[in-house]
Amino acid sequence: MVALLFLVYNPLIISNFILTMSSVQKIIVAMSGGVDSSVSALLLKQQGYRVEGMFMKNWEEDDNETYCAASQDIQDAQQVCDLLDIPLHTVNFSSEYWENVFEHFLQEYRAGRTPNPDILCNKEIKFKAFLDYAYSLGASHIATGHYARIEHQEKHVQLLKGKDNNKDQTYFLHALSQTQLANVFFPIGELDKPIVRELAEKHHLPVFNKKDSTGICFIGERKFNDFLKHYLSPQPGQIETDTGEIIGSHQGLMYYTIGQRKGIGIGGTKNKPENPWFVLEKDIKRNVLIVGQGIDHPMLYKKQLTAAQLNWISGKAPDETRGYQAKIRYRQVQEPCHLTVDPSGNMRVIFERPQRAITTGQSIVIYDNELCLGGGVILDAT
RNA sequence: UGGGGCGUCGCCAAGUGGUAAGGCACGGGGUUUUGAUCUCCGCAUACCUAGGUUCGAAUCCUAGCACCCCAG
Repeated sequence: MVALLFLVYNPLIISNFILTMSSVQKIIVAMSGGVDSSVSALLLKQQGYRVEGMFMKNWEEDDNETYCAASQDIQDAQQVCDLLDIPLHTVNFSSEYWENVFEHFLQEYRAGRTPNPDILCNKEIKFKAFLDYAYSLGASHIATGHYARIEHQEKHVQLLKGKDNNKDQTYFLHALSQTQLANVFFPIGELDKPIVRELAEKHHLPVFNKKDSTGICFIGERKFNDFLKHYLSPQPGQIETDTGEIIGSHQGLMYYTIGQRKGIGIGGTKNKPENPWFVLEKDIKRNVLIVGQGIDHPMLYKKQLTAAQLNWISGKAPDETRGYQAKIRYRQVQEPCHLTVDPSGNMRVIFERPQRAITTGQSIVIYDNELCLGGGVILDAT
């Protein structure tokens, strides 16, 4: 009773209360149950926003108890939200994920390419289905635990690498548009991962020490070959060396990607060096896997590539007269390159140095130092 | 059938009397919001089989079995 009176007669609290209920922006944080999104929610909360959490379940478990990590994750997210005193919503975008991400993923594997589903997932789910849903719940912004930064210019936004260069995730975000990024917060983009963990620990978030999640987003770690086999039927064929010798057989080209070592199964061979074998090419027409010895096999190195399905975050292609840097896979250092966009809408990228294992279906992402400009899907390399 | 050779981990392969290198493959861990790459750890009480010589044999001897080559 006393407390109530105090509340009623304290003008400061009343004004805060009114502010909270009306003018303060509502932000919905995509919460996975991991440290990064948890700390993102924490930081926004500390900054005084109205924060709500959203746990997405976008994959219906296909296996019994083996991969029931999702239930642990939602428990973790709930605990964090309770601690932060924010509501946690859940939503299921499984059908959207299946139609807009997973079917494409399978189609790419059928075509003998190596897709990157998480890039599509960001484009179609996190920054589309989820974004729209958040708007419909009255949010002005969404936030995620990505290591990336957004810089607002007069009329548009720029995507910058996360300050922690080791964790930068702009590679996965390069396919987003201006409208998708306009109302997004990346609260931990200015932080190094160790700091994020420290913050989590300091604020007693139970997930402070939780292992970083890996594997396909929303699906998680799998024995990849077994996973693929659930959806695609493998076509066994022969393995040939770079000189055309038949040296073994494979269970299906979809199990291999350029530059891969594991799973070829070729042991010591008479009159050959002791080097391990790597996938050099996939001959889709003949269903033949081409392999060669040595991690630095010359056939593995290509200096240029073409890419399609381009996206430029700014909305227009970069100035071709100058140099940039590019990554052809996540966790690679940026490599100096030049690019041209031809009339058909494809991009040709020429690297200063030959790149190892340029892989069709993977994405090339173009950077101007800290700035992520966009990119496309690799069609071929020469 | 004569003559010669060879038989060591799934594969390649060191070791020629002193108590089983290494590589590849494979398995597991680490790194990692794709797939890969990378990295670390594990991986023959046992050397075709059976006898024998010796303090001691994968290494020498004998017999057998298997495979390879040259003759025919």
